[in-house]
Amino acid sequence: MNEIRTRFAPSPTGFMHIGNLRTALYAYLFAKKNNGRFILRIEDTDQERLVDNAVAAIYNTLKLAGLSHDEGPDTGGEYGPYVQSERKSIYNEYAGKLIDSKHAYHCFCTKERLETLVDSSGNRKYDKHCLYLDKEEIESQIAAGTPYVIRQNVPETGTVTFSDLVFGNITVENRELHDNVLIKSDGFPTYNFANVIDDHLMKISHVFRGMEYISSTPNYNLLYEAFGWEIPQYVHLPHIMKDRQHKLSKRHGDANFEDFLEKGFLPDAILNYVALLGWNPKNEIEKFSLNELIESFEISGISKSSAVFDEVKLRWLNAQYVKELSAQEFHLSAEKYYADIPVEINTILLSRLLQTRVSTVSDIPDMTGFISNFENYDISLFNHKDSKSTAETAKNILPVIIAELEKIDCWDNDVLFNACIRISEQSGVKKKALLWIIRVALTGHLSTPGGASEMCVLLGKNLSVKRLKYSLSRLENGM
RNA sequence: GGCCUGUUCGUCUAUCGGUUAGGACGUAAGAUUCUCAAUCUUGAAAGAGGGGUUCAAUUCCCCUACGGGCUACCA
Repeated sequence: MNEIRTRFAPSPTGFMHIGNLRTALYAYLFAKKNNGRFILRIEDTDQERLVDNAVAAIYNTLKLAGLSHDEGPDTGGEYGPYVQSERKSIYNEYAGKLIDSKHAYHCFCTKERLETLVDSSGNRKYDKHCLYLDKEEIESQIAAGTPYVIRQNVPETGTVTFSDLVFGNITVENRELHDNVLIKSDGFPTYNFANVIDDHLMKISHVFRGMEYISSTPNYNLLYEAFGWEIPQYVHLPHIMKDRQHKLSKRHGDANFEDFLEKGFLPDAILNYVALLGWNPKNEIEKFSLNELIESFEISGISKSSAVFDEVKLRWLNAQYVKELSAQEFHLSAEKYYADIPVEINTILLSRLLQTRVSTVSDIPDMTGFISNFENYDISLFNHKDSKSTAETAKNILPVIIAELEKIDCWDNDVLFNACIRISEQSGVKKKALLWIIRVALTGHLSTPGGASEMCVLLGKNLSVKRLKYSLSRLENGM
């Protein structure tokens, strides 16, 4: 069996889309699973759509995702160059061969003439007008400098059948196919030509790409046949959708890998989630490391239907990864959200409290708002059904709490918690209600990253007592 | 419009003719907890519709409906 070689062939037209990332992932997983090689090829043949830094974004994403390529523009390899714009002469050479064998031809038609070919439903199919030009005519046009393209000469009858590892056999009538442009008038090849040449020359065994290419695959097979080349295995992938109707797209925003990182998601979690969108591992495991994905990956697990991207589930998965971070790792990534936290707050402790409570680190500002934003909270928060707490009991018990806590010098969680229990027993106010009251009086928030005593420790004695007194005064004034 | 393709809980999916249609996220209820979260338990929740084939169809075939893709000198 020949070596397995897969490739990821993005065009540098912007940030790395999450669907592209998944295509890269599957190609990578398949190569690694089979001791093959994973190649990066940059498809920059559309000179008009190139975006600055897009190539850098591709490298960066691949690096962060841990998908390292064995061959590529930066790493080299024996089948380079790996950038299509540097392979122009190669494409022209092969286009020449196709012309010689009548599988392709020069076309001098103007845009205006092409537009006259539009049918009633708004489509147009090239009528092979230039296929019938005689040799002298072609040579004189070229000599005169008339712009031209090179088109594929598709047979007018018969059918093409190709086999796809995901979708099975697909057969199309040749007459449905178009005489695609192979070489544009600027001398660059189209994707429709370059991908065939490169995949063959780079000895790609399995072509992973989005299913939007299914329609044009018959054209590619015709090209492989014209050259007498072996046809690679095709693995067309279903799309990732924003919702049932819409593909996940740049227009909707947040569809880029880097955007998700910005939102606090961990690269491993994103990769794990995306791997499971459209592929199932034949077991019920949800969490996979990259190595585990390599172990489990099978093309037979890829589904045919498109999948809706569910950020809620991504958040859940991310939370699993966050919990597994070491305390130091979590603290390091949490720190950048601590800009507004006063220096007297122990952020190490804060991180410890936060780690099990956030799905992504970007949840932190919402959860720590009570630290710098306390006054004028809604005192109806003291009324809580489940804990049987009311503003009235709060007003009555708060003076006792303040007096007791002021006596404590060892400001430690266990000590404070025991003190709370004692107050509860002595006062007859239920433990749950008492803790609720303390926590609200301390934070002014419904939800906090810890219980009453933990909030005391976090805020420190001075601030805690100060806040309890402030809350009491508000209760006494009924506001 | 034509061609290609898809359709199981809200979402991601399992089932390769015979299952109480399974799991996960989310959701509901309960347990636990020092609030919230985490954790645990339990529940609700699905085969687009219609024809066939078959002793038996979610599963195979056909039609319809609905989605998606392609129909560029974009990829």
